[in-house]
Amino acid sequence: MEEKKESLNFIEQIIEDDLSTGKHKQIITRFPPEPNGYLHIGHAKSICLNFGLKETFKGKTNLRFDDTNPSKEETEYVESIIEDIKWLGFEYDNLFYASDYFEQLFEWAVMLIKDGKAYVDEQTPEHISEQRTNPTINGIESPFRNRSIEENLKLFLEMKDGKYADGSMVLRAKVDMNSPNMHMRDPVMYRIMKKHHHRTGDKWCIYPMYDYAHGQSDYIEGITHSICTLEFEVHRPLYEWFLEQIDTTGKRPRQIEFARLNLSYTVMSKRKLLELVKNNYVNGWDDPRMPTISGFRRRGYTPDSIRNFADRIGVARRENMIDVGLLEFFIREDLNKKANRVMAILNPLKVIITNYPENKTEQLEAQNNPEDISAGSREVSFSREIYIEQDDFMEEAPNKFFRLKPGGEVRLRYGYFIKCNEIIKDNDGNITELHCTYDPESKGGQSPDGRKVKGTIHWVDSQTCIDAEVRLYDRLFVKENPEDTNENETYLDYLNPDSVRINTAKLEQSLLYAKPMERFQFERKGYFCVDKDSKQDKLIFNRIVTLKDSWTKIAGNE
RNA sequence: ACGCGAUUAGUUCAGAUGGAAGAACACAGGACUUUGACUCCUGAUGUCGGUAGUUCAAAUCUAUCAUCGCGUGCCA
Repeated sequence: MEEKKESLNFIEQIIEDDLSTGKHKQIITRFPPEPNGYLHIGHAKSICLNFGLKETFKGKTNLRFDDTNPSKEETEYVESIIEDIKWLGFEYDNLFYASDYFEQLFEWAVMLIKDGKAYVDEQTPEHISEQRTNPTINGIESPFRNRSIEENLKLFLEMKDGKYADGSMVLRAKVDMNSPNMHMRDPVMYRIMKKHHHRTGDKWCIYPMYDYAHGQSDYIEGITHSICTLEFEVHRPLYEWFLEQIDTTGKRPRQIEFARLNLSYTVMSKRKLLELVKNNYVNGWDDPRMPTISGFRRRGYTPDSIRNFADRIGVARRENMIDVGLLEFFIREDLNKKANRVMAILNPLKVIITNYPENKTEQLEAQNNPEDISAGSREVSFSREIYIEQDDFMEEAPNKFFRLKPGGEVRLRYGYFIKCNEIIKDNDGNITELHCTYDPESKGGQSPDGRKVKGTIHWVDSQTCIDAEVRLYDRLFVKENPEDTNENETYLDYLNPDSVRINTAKLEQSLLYAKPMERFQFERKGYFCVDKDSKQDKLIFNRIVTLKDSWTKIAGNE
């Protein structure tokens, strides 16, 4: 029984107080995406927060689609959002749509009119905006603000019945035209929009605005803590105003704001993400370079790594920019325990072992995962011709380079010691082949004479290895904060021209049956995931992340 | 300009009722190693945004200033 008493974040603190004072017996949170795009890692933070609260306080969490604007919403997005939440490993207690409440919302709007707290305004959007003026001075009341309840009622019903054109009038709440908070200057509650809705079809031609719909929806569902991001902070007084109009019990949901996630070297706004997809800067929402949940999934990230990440970055009200390196830390940590090791050569260099018999092949035992003995072992074949990594040979090597060099000896992982004797080059001076000799006594990687060989490199047998496409991904942007632009530039100017490199790699034979979404560690190279489009006759691997590499640092310092 | 909010190590966050500044990642050094990975040791870094005040005692309370963010859609 591990009782690790971590300190509570400010939201957990609030909830614990509410529970201990008896304000609530059980909490209910909600995750309320608008189905107008794919979920990204910022949403993952919110999901982990809301569903995490449910788990730690034994409450409930609803998934509610905030589908009050039919001009932007599609069922495709609804499905992807559900899939992403499930993939992260969370289960919602109820699936709701704001559109489920259109009838109730309408009735409450009628009630507000009858109370003299809402009116139909026939002015243009421009006019309404002008009258709101600015926060430093009082606003100007609409000429329609004080028309009779009967007239408002009649007009609103006619709006609902489709008698008026889009944009010709709106229903406004009568709040306070002099408030320093612009959201309180008679906000729009309903607009006319003759659009087909993905769920209600053509039943409605008036649709509620976020500010009106959101709090009331929370109320209907009995949400206790309505958690949203900081930019809604200034909406809170209005959220409460609308609730006051319908609630007599005093048991109202409470809106709490936290700082959204910003990740370095990427963008997070739906608009920009959509633009990247629409203009083919990436190959779809699930492109492995995208910060979407589906992108991370395809890239090979595990749900655990993302959840651990979300837990670690915490929840606060401070603006933040999280280093993408932290996410990489969590995926390495997770896969180090889970991923089987295999050998693969990303940039092949042929090596001929001149003293090894021509037609001989032998099987060497290789461990699948040193971190997990139960993963067992496998056999890898070895013969006279093998491939090694081009990087693992240097003709003129610095002192600290302990891989293969002329006259030097190196260990082939699970295999023999080999020594390089001859370098074969083409007419342009490029190295095409190495001739080496092996020490037959060193099978398995140890020599009976006990001599030390510092370097161990990976390799594959040229007889049995298989070719595969390997996609080497790098960050999508070259700038830490691509949204921080200079004059005449946009975030697109910071796209990394080298964010993916495609290699034909040589893989050990055991990978022939690798299935889509299976993850491996290519020893000394990184973690890789079989792409969802991979086939047995055309294998495709995505690089999830490289291994930590202290060699490039050492080399860089020389 | 006005309103609201934020400010603790390089970064993200902890620091109830005021009582000797903490964690993780990153970084540096070392041990181990058939992955220059992993693991394990060790280490450095903070005028707790500034100033003034209350107090025996302030990161914590008060005032004030500064800086940054958000808000003036019939988007969410």
